[in-house]
Amino acid sequence: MQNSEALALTAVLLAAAGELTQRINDGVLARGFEARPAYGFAFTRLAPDGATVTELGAHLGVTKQAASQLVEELVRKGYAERRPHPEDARARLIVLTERGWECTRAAEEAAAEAVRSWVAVLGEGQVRLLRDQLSRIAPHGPIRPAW
Amino acid sequence: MQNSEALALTAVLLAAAGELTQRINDGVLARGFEARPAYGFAFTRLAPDGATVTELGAHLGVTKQAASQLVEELVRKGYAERRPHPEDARARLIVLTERGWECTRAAEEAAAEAVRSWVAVLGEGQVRLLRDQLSRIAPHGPIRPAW
DNA sequence: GAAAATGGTCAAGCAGCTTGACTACTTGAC
DNA sequence: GTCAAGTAGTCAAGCTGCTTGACCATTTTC
Repeated sequence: MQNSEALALTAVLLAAAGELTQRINDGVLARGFEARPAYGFAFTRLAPDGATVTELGAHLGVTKQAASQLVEELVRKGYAERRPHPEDARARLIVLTERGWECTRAAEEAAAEAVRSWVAVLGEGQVRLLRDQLSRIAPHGPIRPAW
Repeated sequence: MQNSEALALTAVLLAAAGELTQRINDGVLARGFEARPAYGFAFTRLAPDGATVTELGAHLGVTKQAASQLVEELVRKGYAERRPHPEDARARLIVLTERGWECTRAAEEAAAEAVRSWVAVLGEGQVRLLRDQLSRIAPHGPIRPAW
């Protein structure tokens, strides 16, 4: 594979990721939630059993201070709440509120809607293959903005 | 495809795009260029015959003011230069300098290097397929940060 | 128990974008 | 030709989301 092709791959990858992200965010906004893309990735970490601020920061690849600011924002908008941590009095467990869960479901719906247009072009099997291939090469590190 | 799978696709897509972008940037830095990811996407627009500030802004999906600041940065670092536009005295044609071309080639090499690790996992054919599939669904609009 | 490490927050600073205002030039109507 | 409207580019100020640095409360380590 030529060098220029590798750069082209990067470009389409970024373009696809960027478009998908934006369409999901638009869909979430259209469903009446005040959100930005980072929320979604925070939600996926908070969803199962909650997380501490530091854990959230690690998941998003930002400092704990930045994560703390994000949490403050989520709390202010009613998507999450701080609870005392059951095992560590220094820490707080950040969990989703009911509205936070609603917003998460809205994001999933919006994502499904956006992906549907890809299915229309490539077919379901190819999209599934795409996801499987990407999951094999995607890093397991933090989710970060692409630049 | 379930809603949650669609969100998972978005996550791996972003993770892959983000990692690739960062590895390319690291590779470019390692080759002795002072750069950030946005440069690469600016270069691809400037490369063939140059472009105006406004055109560059449209390509990157930012305002012409932001594009103007980026150009100022590229000029200051020696990657590009402003020339009078041959057909419009209001405009300036921004073209790459020799060092700008070198940086572009460095980015291509770094990209090829990063993609090579994917080829090692998926095989060349699958990576090529990946690129082809993505290019069919990637928007033809501006290249923007994923969030 | 004391020292070091860790979780969280406050505060200040910074990078990269935005909007608004302006000048220089071009385009189009008459 | 002339003049109004539109466009290219820049300057300036402001905003957002991150960073680094400092600090307190609590936990861990020895």
